[in-house]
Amino acid sequence: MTDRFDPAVADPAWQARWAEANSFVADSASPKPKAYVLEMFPYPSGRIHMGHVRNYTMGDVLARFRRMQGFEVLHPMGWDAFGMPAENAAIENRVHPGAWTRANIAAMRDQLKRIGFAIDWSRELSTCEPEYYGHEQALFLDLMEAGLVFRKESEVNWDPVDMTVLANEQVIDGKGWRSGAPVERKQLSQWFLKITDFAEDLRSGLEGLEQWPDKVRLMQENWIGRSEGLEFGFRLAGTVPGGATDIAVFTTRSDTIFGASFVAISPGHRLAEALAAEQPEAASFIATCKQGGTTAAEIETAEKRGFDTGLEVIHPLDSSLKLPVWIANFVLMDYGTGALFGVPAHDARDFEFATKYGLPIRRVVAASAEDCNAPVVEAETGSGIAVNSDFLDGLDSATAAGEVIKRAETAGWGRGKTQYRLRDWGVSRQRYWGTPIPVIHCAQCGPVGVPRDQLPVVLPEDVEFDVPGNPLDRHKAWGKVDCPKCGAAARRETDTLDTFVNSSWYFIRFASQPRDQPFDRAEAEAWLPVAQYIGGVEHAILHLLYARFWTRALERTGKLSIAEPFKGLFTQGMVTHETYQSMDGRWLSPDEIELGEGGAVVERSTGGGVSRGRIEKMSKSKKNVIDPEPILDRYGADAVRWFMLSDSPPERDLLWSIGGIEGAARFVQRVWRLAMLPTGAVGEDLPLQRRLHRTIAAVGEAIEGLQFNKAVAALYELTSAIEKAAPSAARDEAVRTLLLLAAPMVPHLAEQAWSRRGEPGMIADAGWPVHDHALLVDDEVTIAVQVNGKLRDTLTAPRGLGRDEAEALALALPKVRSQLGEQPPRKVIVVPDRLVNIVA
RNA sequence: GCGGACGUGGCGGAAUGGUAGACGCAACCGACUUAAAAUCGGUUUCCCUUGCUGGAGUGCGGGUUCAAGUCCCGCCGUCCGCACCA
Repeated sequence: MTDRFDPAVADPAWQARWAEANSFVADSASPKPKAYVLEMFPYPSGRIHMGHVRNYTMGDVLARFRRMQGFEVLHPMGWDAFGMPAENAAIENRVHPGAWTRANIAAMRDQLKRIGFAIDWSRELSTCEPEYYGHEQALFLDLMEAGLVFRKESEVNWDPVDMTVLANEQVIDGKGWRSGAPVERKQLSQWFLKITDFAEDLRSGLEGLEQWPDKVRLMQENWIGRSEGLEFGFRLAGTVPGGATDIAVFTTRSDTIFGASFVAISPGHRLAEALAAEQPEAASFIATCKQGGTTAAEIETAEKRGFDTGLEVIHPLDSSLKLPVWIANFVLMDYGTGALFGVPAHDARDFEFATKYGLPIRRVVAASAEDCNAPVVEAETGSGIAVNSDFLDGLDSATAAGEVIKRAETAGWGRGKTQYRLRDWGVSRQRYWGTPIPVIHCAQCGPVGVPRDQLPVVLPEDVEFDVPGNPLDRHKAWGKVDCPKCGAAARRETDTLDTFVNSSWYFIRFASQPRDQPFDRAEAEAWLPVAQYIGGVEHAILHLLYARFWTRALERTGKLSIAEPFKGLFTQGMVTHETYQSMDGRWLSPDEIELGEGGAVVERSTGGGVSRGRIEKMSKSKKNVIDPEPILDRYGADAVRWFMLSDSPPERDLLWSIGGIEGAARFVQRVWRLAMLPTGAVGEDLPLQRRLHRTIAAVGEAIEGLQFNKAVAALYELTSAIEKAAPSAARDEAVRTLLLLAAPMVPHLAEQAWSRRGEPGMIADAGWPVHDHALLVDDEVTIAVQVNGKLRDTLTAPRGLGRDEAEALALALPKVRSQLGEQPPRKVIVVPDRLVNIVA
């Protein structure tokens, strides 16, 4: 019987050995250079999926590689354990969210352990435990004291049946995703974090993040959305309701100021509200504006509508010019000043609006001065030459814009301003399963922070989910407290924090977890920033921006001083699978289909025809999910890990296939057979040694660049070369080194083989092999010979052959001679050791 | 609408401007075997009946260069992000 590697035995055995030896426990006091490798921690949904496996395998390879290179590695794991699914489960299954979450964590921890990740489990944390969120409450109070927390009325999507706030993604066709009830807009007083204080710093800091994907940096830059322009007030003609004297506007196109033909204010603007109080028509117009949905599709198709207030403003550069003031549904309240001046000729929205309501359309930008009277048939939004614009005429758009700002500042009616698209971060959630906001509301003193010696504010366990809404609101005892300031009867804040707050600092808590404070500054700074962070691109904006903000906020509070939390970022692709649908349109899982006669796919139970759909991300709705657990049972951890790293570049999607996993399992056995070859032969094998050292260099470089698919290919090549080699001392050495190179990817196999070969210690503790430069190159090279750039032949020559010799050898080749005929070559290009190109 | 990425065999994908298709999957042929599994060897970009003095070939059309998958210009297609941001 042939000796085979048996993962069912080896995997648990080595996992136990690593745990006993505390192999992956990170020592903060170690004198070794430190490397913090982190993957985005999972939400404990109940089961590990292939996306997790791929994500954590990549991080694990890097962590093990760094360890072998001599780094002290921090590679932790935890649970992003607050969130709505737990509450939904509570509602549906009558289980407590905590019980549900903790059971899920236990199951998923076991699953992760089966894959053999080199994780420091001693630092495991779960955001739903008071030991974590209590410290988060302390940090929240720090931010409050630093002036980074404020309370504001804001409009939310309100589900009147479930009595809860919905995120935009939970509003489908204007209805609550769960209740199906039409969503209302409601004003709620909510807690906000002042992320806009850091808008410029968050933007300019992106430039230093050289180890981040350009795509993510760009996405964040666009999200922050910096624009330069002019802010000024239009003076109102006459008296107006509310007593306002002017309307502030912001524009990035101050060069078009002479093209203004109306001023539009948002339905939420103070002046609009003041008007509504006096004019029923204005009030009803504003009410209809608020009805529409907030989804992207609805906004795009929404018709521009306006209401003429009858008010007028005076143009700042021409007092004889009066512009009508409209309330318009397309003006956003929370960008700029909530008001704008409309230039129909040079803005698509203003054009649509002006066309509809018969407002003047005046050209003030043209391709040249002669085109000043060309008709405007559609909005011309590009830049050009200012026309019909008094003192601006003839200037290019950029110069004209600057000139207007200069005059405004000199005359004192406006100023240059930098505007950001970024909004402050609303962190209030009307949910139970989250971090309680540590605030007490007192009728006398207003909102007061919970005294620190009363932290953590622990979530009450005795809550009911049988009625919609936030159970904290209904919990009588929990909400009743005395005001810490004046002692009067007061009530607790019942909103909880957005779960993105939990994930904004967990990487700091991993680095340092004292009992009495969120983290120890010196210890945290010893590990941070995270050297390599790995996760899905879906977090490119929110999570990564919030964490960058939180780091800066901590610096503001004096608790921590690091510039950026994540030095290197890598966004990995998804795991995909083919989809299948029966003829009547039911999605079928891969288990429900089989290959019928003639290679057609049929449904196993009925024999009915099946259409193969697109390759898509694994999802329950499409039923194209492959559960990792049975795959692990069948093939073992190493085959799964190897397949996750093979084939596709890690930033791209990986197509799951049964052939792929079988190929990976085959490779594991191939390496095992090599490792079991008899050793002790003598003799050199220079070509194999060269191959070996080239592979050492290639694999190291590939892992360093997170190009795992290339590392895999290089190891395949080395494996084939060793299989073909005759016994020799060099072959023994090559096998030994192969195990070291493969160890980060297939650690159980590597340990088992290492031990069977009588090597001392564990391979997890071995050093990474070093390549010998002298062995990276061959003595002989193959030189390509081209005629007119087309390959005609090759020649083998000693390395370092001179240009003249190479040219002579190439010209002597029969194929070259026949190509050239009698003509002498016009020119010969020689690239030493690579190529000769003869130009005829 | 704005911004970005990508397009190479049957499939996933390799290729510092210098021999396109490494490596894997799949398929086919063969060896071993009573047989199967496992394993090993070989073939596989396309076209011409065949080719180690055949031709074409990296989405399409141009260009730069001795030389282009790679650089530049213009199209086409696919995917992703943002989206009434003044």
